[in-house]
Amino acid sequence: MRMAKGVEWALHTLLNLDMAGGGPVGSSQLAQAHGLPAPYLNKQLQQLSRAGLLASTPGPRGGFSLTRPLDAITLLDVVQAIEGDADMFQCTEIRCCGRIGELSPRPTGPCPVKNAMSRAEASWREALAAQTLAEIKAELDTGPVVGEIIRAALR
Amino acid sequence: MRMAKGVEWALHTLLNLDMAGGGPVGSSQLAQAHGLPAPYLNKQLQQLSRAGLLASTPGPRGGFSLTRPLDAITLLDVVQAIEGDADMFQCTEIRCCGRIGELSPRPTGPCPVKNAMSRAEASWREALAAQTLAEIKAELDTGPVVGEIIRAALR
DNA sequence: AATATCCAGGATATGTAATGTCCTGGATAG
DNA sequence: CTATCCAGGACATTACATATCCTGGATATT
Ligand code: SF4
Ligand code: SF4
Repeated sequence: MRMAKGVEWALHTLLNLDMAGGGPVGSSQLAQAHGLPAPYLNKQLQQLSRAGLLASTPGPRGGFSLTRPLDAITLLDVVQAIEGDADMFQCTEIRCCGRIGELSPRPTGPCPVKNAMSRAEASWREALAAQTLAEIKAELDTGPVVGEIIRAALR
Repeated sequence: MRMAKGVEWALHTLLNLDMAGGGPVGSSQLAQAHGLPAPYLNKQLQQLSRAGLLASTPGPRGGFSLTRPLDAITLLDVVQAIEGDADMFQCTEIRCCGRIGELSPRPTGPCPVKNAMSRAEASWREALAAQTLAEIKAELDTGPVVGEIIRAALR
């Protein structure tokens, strides 16, 4: 039930890329900006790329760049790109095993337990989708100085 | 990000205990009702017990019994008893590491990222708390026959 | 064309937490 | 006193996230 660290990495990397100003930035620069393991961060960036949040350009002076402005990226986009979209409650059908499973008729129709869990999860995703990275950046930003620092750190 | 299987086990065990009619039921009976590993289920039951959802009576003819009716038990109660109440988004403070960490001033005030995640998580818990086991039992129950079967399986 | 740089992605460790097992001790009914 | 059952600590096992490495392909530069 703990969220992958990659989500935090991806969030800050996306925010940094926005500060960087559009040009592609290499994955190793992005990694050392926060002291992250470069090869692993690279994999996460690949996932973001497959999800359509990032574009990658190979070759010298290549790297990753944002495909859309921050106000078009929600927290849900990032979480789904990193964590996948599998349900957190995954049923093992224990009701059909053991004594009760043998004695009971095979259950029919949709499962109420699963339904209730899915409703809760849906409202979680909804709340995630209601937050854009632009809003978060606005609360996080502490002035133009920070932009300079980040651009310098990404050289 | 996957929920522990113990949640499913606990849910069905609580529902079964309700069917059983109030008297304490041994953990091994509860386990074989669904073909679950008895010693491990026992640990989960201990957690439910510590959370106040179950009462345990030692000695012969002992076992576990519900402490309150199903309509006073929410999904959140069960999830929290099994999974604990730790946040799913746990920050590693990467913003303070690496180049950016060294160059930037130490961030002040509450973290907007964390806040947004917490809001989403809160709305998840809220949805879980809105569902009682009694409601789920009502949708799950397929008639008085099932009650008989479960009571028989728990002998 | 040759070269240096950088991403893509598979194969493979390593670490950590969930899952599963075992055993000892304490409580209680008979 | 004894048989039964829970409490809980100490492991073993498994699954998964985390981390590393290496090969190949793309591209800008020379
Ligand atoms: S009743 Fe629902 S949660 Fe329980 S085993 Fe069946 S499908 Fe899974
Ligand atoms: S900005 Fe927030 S999420 Fe990012 S490292 Fe700091 S506390 Fe954690």
